[in-house]
Amino acid sequence: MEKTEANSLKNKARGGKSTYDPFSISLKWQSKWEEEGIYQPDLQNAKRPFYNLMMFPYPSAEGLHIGSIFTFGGVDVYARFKRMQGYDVFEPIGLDGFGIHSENHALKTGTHPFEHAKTTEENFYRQLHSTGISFAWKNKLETYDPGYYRWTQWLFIELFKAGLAYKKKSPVNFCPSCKTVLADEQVIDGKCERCSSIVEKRDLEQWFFKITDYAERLLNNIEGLDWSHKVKVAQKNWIGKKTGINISYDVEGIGTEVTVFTTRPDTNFGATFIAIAPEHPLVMEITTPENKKAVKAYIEQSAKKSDIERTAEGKEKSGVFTGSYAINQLTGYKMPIWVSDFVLVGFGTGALVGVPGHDHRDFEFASKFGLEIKRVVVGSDGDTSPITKLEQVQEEEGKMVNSDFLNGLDIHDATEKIMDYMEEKGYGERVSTYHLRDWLISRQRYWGPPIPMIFCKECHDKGESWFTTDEGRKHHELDRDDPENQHTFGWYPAPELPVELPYVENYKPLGTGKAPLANYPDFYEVKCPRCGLPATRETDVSDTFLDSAWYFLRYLATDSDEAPFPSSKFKVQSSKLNGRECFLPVTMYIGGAEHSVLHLLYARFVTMVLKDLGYLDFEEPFSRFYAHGLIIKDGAKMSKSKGNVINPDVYIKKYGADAVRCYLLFLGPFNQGGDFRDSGMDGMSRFLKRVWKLFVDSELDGNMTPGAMSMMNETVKGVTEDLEELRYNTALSKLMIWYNFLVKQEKLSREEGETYVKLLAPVAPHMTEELWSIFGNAFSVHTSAWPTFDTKAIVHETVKLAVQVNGKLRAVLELDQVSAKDEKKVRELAEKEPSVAKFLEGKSVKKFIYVSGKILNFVAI
RNA sequence: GGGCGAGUGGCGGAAUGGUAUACGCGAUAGUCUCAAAAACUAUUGGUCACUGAGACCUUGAGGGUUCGAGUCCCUCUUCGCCCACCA
Repeated sequence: MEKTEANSLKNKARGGKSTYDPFSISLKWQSKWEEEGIYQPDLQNAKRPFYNLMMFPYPSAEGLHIGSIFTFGGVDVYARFKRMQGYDVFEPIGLDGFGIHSENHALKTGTHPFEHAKTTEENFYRQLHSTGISFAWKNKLETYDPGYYRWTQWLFIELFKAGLAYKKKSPVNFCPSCKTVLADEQVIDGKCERCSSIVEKRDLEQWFFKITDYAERLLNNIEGLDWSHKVKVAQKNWIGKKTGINISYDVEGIGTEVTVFTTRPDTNFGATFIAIAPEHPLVMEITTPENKKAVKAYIEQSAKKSDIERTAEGKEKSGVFTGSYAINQLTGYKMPIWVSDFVLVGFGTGALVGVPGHDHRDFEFASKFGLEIKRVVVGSDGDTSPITKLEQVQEEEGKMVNSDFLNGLDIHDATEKIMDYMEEKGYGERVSTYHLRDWLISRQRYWGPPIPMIFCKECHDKGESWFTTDEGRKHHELDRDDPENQHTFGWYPAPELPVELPYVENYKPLGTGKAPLANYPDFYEVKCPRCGLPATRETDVSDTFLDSAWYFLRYLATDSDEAPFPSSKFKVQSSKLNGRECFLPVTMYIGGAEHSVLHLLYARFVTMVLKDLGYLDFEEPFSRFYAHGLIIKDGAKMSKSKGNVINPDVYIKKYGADAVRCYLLFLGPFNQGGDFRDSGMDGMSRFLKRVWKLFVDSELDGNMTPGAMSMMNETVKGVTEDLEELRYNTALSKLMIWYNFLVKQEKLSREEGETYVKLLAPVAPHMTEELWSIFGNAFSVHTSAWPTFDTKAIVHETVKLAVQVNGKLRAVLELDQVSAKDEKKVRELAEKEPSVAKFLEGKSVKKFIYVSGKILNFVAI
């Protein structure tokens, strides 16, 4: 207190106009911005729409941490920059409040999720306001608001009607701690991504979305997206397209065949066994009576194991013989069929053909169970001996041997040839297989939108469903006899939305495979919308990733309950939304790379579906996606368990939001983040104070020299280009360089002052707004026009030329512009330089290189 | 095991194939002060020389292309992230 007063007295004594008090400045302008609504674009009549979107966060009771300020700050700089460039920038914010994360927190603190949500919401928005981000506050949304999730449910029903949602019993990932099933994408290393418990396999009936129908399109579109490279690669890998061939082998004496998938049919002359997954539907059928007992025991045993156990240390193979053999058409070899849990039911056909000579896993399996190992490839090491050691297993390259008509061919040529041959003979057909699984959407939890479906036992038994109603038939023709379609029997969409999540006392997860709502008959007892007989509601809720898969559409229609989002398909009903679709698709999307696979893939899928249903006229939701970096502390991710979470409130209070924001962005490149340290914050705070002082004390009545003019144009150019590419750290350094120049000038011009403040405005919005007003300009700097630059004005009176001898710097010549263009003169001057002459002495110049205005090099021997 | 990315001062980092270490932090010295803080000024990659001018070395290691390489190519190495019994 005393200090501040003393400082301000001193400033006054020096004749300063006013002290820099970031705190009061921030409050003053934040309320003014909101009053004037300058960040609220006219959604309907925007001329140059620019949708600048950040991933909305899921709230936690602790509120924002410093990393959020970094992210939000970086996103906001871009929004402010684009706004000043004349775009109608729409930058909304909301809360991804539904989901296991929030529910677990509520459980832990013993607060009901309804109350928990209310308090975190208040805290979150209050904190966000203090950061001064240019949000369109009027368009905020929360995923747990019935006004929001009625449309999430609408979306579910649209997918159901399009035949893209189905309920099916299958082995699914189950987290014993969260007591719910999880999508494939939410299992990391065999563990739950939320709580790190080891995930179990359970056979449960669940709702799925047929995202695999879109695998090819999701993959093909990636190439054309303006996205961070690593995110594109991650998506490609996750979709995991592999081309190969499905080969069917007759099972001897059973009258059926077993189909395997392989990408290496070239090695098929060396195939000596078949392995099928324990969950494979054919297992019991092909098992001979004397082996049934052992096979059954093995299946039961592996069903109990989690994926992580199945793939655990040493990768010791296990398996059991079925007693049957499959005939290899190429060799006539009788391949024993084994059941083994290293074969995954979800990949390929759930069965593989073993070539132990040329696949590491097959080798391990064959050696363990004494199966034959044949060599059919010789690698570049020239080894032709029998394969007895793992090191001899040649997978990568080589030439074919012991393979009849393939002999001598390179393995890649052999692959093509044998595939042609097998297709011709009818042994198999080329196929593509994907790593991507259908999206498991059900969650046996409480805190989510109830899945809006009703099941009628009566209709089910009669083979009726929504698809056999008049309306249903129009939508999607289903073949009732196809066993694949029988899972839809008895199901109807809820006739009224929203299906509200009821407030219940006991919301704890049950762990029985049923959701908490299954204990509340008031909720689930309904009448069948078709036949009127007693029916039951679905009691599972949907995955929280469904909430976030379409939120960017909703921001544009938060003031409407007539339609989920603006679309020409809804135009008749809701006129006030008309035209708002011009903001779509999202112009710029910024978020964490950790969502590369989950959220971004789901959002793309949902958008494609909505396009196919005629609601949208584009199929990729995010034109540009930029992955920001992370702020870490002492080299480690910030987390509560490590106790290294930095609370931004303290710093904002001490230094002001502008300084905190600038400091974080100056730390390093925006796509890399950086390590948080206290010390640098002082430096940034100092810089802002210096800038403040420079302009507050200046009369701004000077005239600019050509040098000053050049400096200004150069800075405008540099900062403009840097901001365009989100290079905030270098943009700030360019502003510091210009400051260092300006502070040495006798007098500053008005243009210099205004230009400087404008360039700084996106990163330090409060301070620049105050300076703008002190300059006597009309509100607001943030809606003023971004400065332009003239490349021609960037001129330097003199040119510094580096003089090299044999590529080594020996002197620097400073010449005027005209002389520098004269190569002959430049060469003469350079040769006269003593330090150059010294190195040229006694040598002859073989070559002379002159890059105009930059460098000259004598090549002398 | 596979994929992606990155190694530059004491630290964070900057460099369209053309003067490496911009900008900031830190450090040292000075000005102001009774003193301190703040602020301001100067210096700050290394080694040798240091009376002076200077010389040599330096972007993880080693090769290559080039008049010229932090930047392009190859080999190796370390670290980070993502995915993994994927047939």
